[in-house]
Formats: sequence, structure tokens, C-alpha cells
Amino acid sequence: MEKVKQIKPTESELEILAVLWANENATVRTVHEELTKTKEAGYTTTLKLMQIMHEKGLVTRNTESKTHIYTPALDKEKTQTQFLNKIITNLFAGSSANMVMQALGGNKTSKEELTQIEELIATLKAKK
Amino acid sequence: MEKVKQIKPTESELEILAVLWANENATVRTVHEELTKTKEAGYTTTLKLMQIMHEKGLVTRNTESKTHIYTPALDKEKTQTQFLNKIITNLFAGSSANMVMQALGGNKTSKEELTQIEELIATLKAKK
DNA sequence: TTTGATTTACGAATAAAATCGTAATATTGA
DNA sequence: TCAATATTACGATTTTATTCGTAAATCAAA
Repeated sequence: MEKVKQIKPTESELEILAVLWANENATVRTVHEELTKTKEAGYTTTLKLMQIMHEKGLVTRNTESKTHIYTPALDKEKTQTQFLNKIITNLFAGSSANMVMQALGGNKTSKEELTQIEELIATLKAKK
Repeated sequence: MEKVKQIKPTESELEILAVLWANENATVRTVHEELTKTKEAGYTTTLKLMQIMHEKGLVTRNTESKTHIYTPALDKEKTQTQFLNKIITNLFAGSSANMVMQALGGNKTSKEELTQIEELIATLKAKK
């Protein structure tokens, strides 16, 4: 059995990745500004986190100019799937259907989105 | 603004809660046995975790007999929702529909489950 | 009753994550 | 040029999470 090294961003790292994904790439300043919209954090704290992420290979960076530009090194979809699977396993007894129903039950999904999901389901069923 | 103290189980605590939810309540021994089906862990490690969870109020326990019986103190659905929301926010730009589609896309949901979800959606749409 | 097994309590060690102060370096614009 | 500002590097500290050894208490069976 191959020992696959799991790349597992922490909570904070995930928040930073989210900003990077949303913007393609970004400076520490930009990320920090974005983060502080929703939580307290010192600038050097964000900086340090991003430096650590660089060491871990979670991001790459361009250091040509003084102000470094960070780019996410993880595939967004892969990361989404990884975390979803974790939750499904730990909290939904392994059933993605369970999870989906709970998510939709919250009633904060618009009619349009619901229709979109219906269409996806129709497509999926057609393939079975 | 009220400062709401977030009860946030860690990864390990979540695994333990999952066992407690599945069994209604359980002894350390039972939980430990269940955990070691999927991961390495010493007995006293599990014990200690559950003691800490008790201090934090994540579980209650009956100490009448020597062997204590632990009961989950968190509502399963609430906890599920909390973690899902976190993921939706951090990883799916706040869109639960995004998340649902990604989850279903994996193609590991059975035709029957898909039908179930369709029915739920129909009900939800009817209410809008 | 004694021995062996099980369980709890406790505390310490380790590991991992997050925070932040300070200094050095670069940049810009007055 | 020079002062003010922004950025990075670095290291130390703090906080949180995890792991586990050891001893005391309880229990059950021989």
C-alpha cells in the first residue's frame, strides 16, 4: 500500500485559499484585507500563514517585485471533494444523499438553483 | 452584539460524537473499539479525549457505576449544519447549490437516492 | 481473600496551529 | 536625497490538540 501524503489545509489556510481561488492570485495585503472583513487578524499573522503555506507547497509565489504574488497550488475541486468526503464520512454516516438533503432542507436555496439541481439529477439518472 | 460562544468539536471529537450519535450513548470501551476499526489509538487517549469533551460540555456522563456512560450533548443536526455551512462558506463561495452539485457529481449516489432528492426538491419548490 | 483485569484520574510530554513583535529591506514621493 | 510607508523575514510565544504513562480505585472470579 502506497503511503499517500495527505495535503490537508487547516481552517485558516482554507480561508486563505478561498481568497486566492476567488481572485486567481493575490498579495498578502489583498488576502489580509479580505480576511479582516469577517475576522480579526494582524497583518503579520496573515503574512506568516501564507509563508508557511508556501513552505508546505499549498501556494506558489512570484517574488520578482518586492510585493510577492501568491497563487494557489491546490486544485479547488479536489480540495472541495476532499473536505466534503470527510464531512460525509464523519457526520453523515457516509451517505452523500443524507448530506445533500440536509443542505437543501435549510431552505436557503433559490427556486432557480433547485431547478438546476433537478436538471443535474435528471442527467445523472439517464446515465445509470 | 452578543458574543455567542461557538461550540466547535475538533476532528477527533467529531469522530467520537459520531459513535455516540450512532449508539445513543456508549462507554469509553465501546467508543474506543469503534474508533480503532479505522485508526490507531491508545485506550487512554480515547479516555482522555472523552474526559476533555465532558469538561467542554460536548458530552454528559453517568458515573453511577464504575464504568461511565457517555451521552452526546450536541444536537446532531445542528452540528451537521454548522460544519456544512462552514464548508459552503469557505469552499463553495456560499452557495449550497454549488456544493450539492459537486457532491452529486461524484456519481456515487444511487438512482434511488437521486429520486429521493428529487422528491425533496419538489416539496421545497411547492413551498416557494 | 487475593490476584488479575478493567477503568478512571491525573499530569506531563509532544505536536501542531496561530499570533505577533521587531528588524531589515525596498519603494515612493516630497 | 531623505523621510515616511509598506513589505518581508525571522523567531519567539501562546494556545490548542493529541498522545500516553502511571497510579489508584473498583470489580469479578478463583
